[in-house]
Amino acid sequence: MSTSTAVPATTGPTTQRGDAVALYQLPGHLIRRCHQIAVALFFEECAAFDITPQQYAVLRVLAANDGVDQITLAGLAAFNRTTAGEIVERLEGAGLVARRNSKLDRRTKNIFITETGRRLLADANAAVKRVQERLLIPLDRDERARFIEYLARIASENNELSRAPLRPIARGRGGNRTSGPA
Amino acid sequence: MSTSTAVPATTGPTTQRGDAVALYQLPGHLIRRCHQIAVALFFEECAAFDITPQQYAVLRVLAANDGVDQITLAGLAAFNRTTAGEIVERLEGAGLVARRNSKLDRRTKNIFITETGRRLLADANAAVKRVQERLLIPLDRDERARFIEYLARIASENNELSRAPLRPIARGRGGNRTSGPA
DNA sequence: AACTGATGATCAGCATACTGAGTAACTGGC
DNA sequence: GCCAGTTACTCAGTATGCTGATCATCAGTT
Repeated sequence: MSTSTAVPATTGPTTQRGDAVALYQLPGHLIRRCHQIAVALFFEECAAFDITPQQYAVLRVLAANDGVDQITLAGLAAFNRTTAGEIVERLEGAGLVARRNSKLDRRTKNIFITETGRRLLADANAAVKRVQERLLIPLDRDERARFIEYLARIASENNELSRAPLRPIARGRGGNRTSGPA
Repeated sequence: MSTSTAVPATTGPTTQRGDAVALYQLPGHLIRRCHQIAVALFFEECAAFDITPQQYAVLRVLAANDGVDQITLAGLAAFNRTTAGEIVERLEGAGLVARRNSKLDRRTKNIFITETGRRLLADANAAVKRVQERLLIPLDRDERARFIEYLARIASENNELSRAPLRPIARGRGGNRTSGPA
């Protein structure tokens, strides 16, 4: 089967005839496939921790911003508000985060990472680092830096186009106004 | 209490203190955000067509490989087999594809793009082209070419790591062995 | 023909990722 | 102190994206 397997990486299995750009050259399609690979690598490297990439992101955000409400958490992790709520619910079920009603604003629920969550995060960080390294193996040192820079620029400058944009916390005037950890 | 979790405003959400690499610098996280942006742009540009990026990909694959079975289709679009079946089912409901039992192999169902599907594809191509252009606005001409090349290389060289790898059709010895279009 | 292993499709189940609507609670203006 | 607009969360509904199991069928062997 040496005939069909030698497909140039840039064209894919079926180069296009009539259309201008082949499906396999569209950045949208390529980003989707790279995302699939990144997720697959995450599950492979983090199998022992039984968490998803999104759950890991929530723990990372909470480790740096403990006690934020769900909407703020969604903004910090660039999640949809509903999705964030569901992920937090599963993390709560696993004992990795705790949810408490705020006393300052009874609409909000403040999310705190638990000791178990912090330990898992500390243990998983090395595995997650391996995910990134394996993902970028096809690129050399300079290309990796450029690739990450391009991704960051696209994500940053197009942030408001996203349906779940990144929303950093506006700090400097009274903190993050939570009811605080117990 | 403005706890010790308060991050200086100068660092914001993009830099880290203790850990080696910040969440916002991890390629896996950045790819996820770029994917969200690409999907959002797709829905914005293609609102009039009422299709999803994945459904568009299926139509593109069928336009070049009409009559393949679902597993082959999944491989050509880099979808999971179950996901591919669901997407095809919705496309069938919308009248954009047709599903017929193969006479050569009664296990398989061959998928064909309909005339409606071909027309929608032709109409949507310009909108999809705009999606790609808008996505890459933050990059200059040379950077765009490099970015796409990096994505293609990562997707290609890590293909087997994906849980839904790209599976080109092995051509040259008897075609794709379907029952053929009506 | 029967047996065995592989394959295509489907199903149950779980986890993201969204939209739009609804409810409860806060906030600013009066 | 009331009212209007806003906000936090939740729910229903839809669409991807997977795993593992099941069933029917096919292919190669005996």
